[in-house]
Amino acid sequence: MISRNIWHMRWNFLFGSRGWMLQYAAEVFLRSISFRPFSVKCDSKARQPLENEDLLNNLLTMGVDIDLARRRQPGVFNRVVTNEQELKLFLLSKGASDQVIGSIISRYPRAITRTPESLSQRWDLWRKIMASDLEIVNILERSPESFFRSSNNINLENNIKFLCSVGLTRKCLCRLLTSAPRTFANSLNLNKQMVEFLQETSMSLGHNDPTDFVRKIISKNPSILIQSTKRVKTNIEFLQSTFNLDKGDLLLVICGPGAGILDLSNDCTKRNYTNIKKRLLSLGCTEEEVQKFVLSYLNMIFLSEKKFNDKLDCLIEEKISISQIIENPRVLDSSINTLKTRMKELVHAGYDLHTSNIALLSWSQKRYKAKLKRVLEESQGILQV
DNA sequence: CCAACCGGGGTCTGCCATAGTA
DNA sequence: TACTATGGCAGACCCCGGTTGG
Repeated sequence: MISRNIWHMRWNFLFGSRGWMLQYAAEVFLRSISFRPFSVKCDSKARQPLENEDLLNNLLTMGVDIDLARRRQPGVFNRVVTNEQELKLFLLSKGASDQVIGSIISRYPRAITRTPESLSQRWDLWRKIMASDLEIVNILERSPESFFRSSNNINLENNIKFLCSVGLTRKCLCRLLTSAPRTFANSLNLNKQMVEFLQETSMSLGHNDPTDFVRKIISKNPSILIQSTKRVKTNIEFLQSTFNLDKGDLLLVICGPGAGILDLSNDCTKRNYTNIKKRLLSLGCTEEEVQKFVLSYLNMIFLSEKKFNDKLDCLIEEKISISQIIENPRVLDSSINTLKTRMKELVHAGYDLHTSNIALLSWSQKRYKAKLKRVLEESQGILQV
């Protein structure tokens, strides 16, 4: 606001009030012709002349992508009072660069409607979890909406209290804020609903310590609180019915290896699993084998149809049999790039992928390199003899 | 020394719809 | 009635290494 007044003063100084009006009229005209160069009619309804010119100028000098911002939250541009300068100073004081600030406002314009007091309070609450300002700046750069979408600091405070009361450690809260910052912008009620849903689920499955179950599942899957209970519920049902798990096994799966896939959109889960099944059946696997295979490494349900098929294709191209793949589900963990590079290197080194173990395709880089070296040495030894 | 087994770490926003509100 | 606050959705892996047991 301060600088907007300065703008006013400058304009008035330079042009006087009449000059300002001329300038304004000229700008409106220029804008109209630059938006619609071949249009004779000027659609005054589509272009609100009341949009705050100073705000636009401020945002422009701050490197904000005005078009993007206007598309995201048009209402912000009709406000009489905005705090873009204060926001900028605030974020600068926390160590954000000009570029980051411009990007934040472009992507979440409503940020400029927050007051400095509210921002500072909110920041301090986040700092109760994060050790440094810089970490928060990084989160804001990634996900401005999480911080700015709500100005309800009481709710934020209650959320923190609530999550502590669930028994989450400091480290876990930190991970939650880093990887699922939206959790903290959720209403307390929404978070409670998910926690209660998870507790009820665990109880109905015969868990004797629901609180511990919730702790475990959240630390396994920090994003779970930003999913809808409908989504999580459907995925749990999917796991249960697809793999015919009894209560105990289902519990182990959803707070263990299956925790991550509870986040998948319901269509996605089904689509990806259906594809895996279809593909494996066509390659001669039995239904039972498919089930066992997927359950032995649930993460593969993350793989889109294209990615799963591409990986399978590139393995099969190198004469690796489906039974080898089934025995080593982890090879699907590696990127296609890694698979291709390694298979090429191994074949070149004289390693027979068809008869030898393929587990090394998914080893860590360090272990794989060491193994490749041994393979090379061995084949050279044979050549020398 | 070597590999099997297994768990962990990073990471997940940007958009739309709508009830509520001034 | 324009605007805000909030809920919900789609989309979708890859890599590392500790421990254990031969």
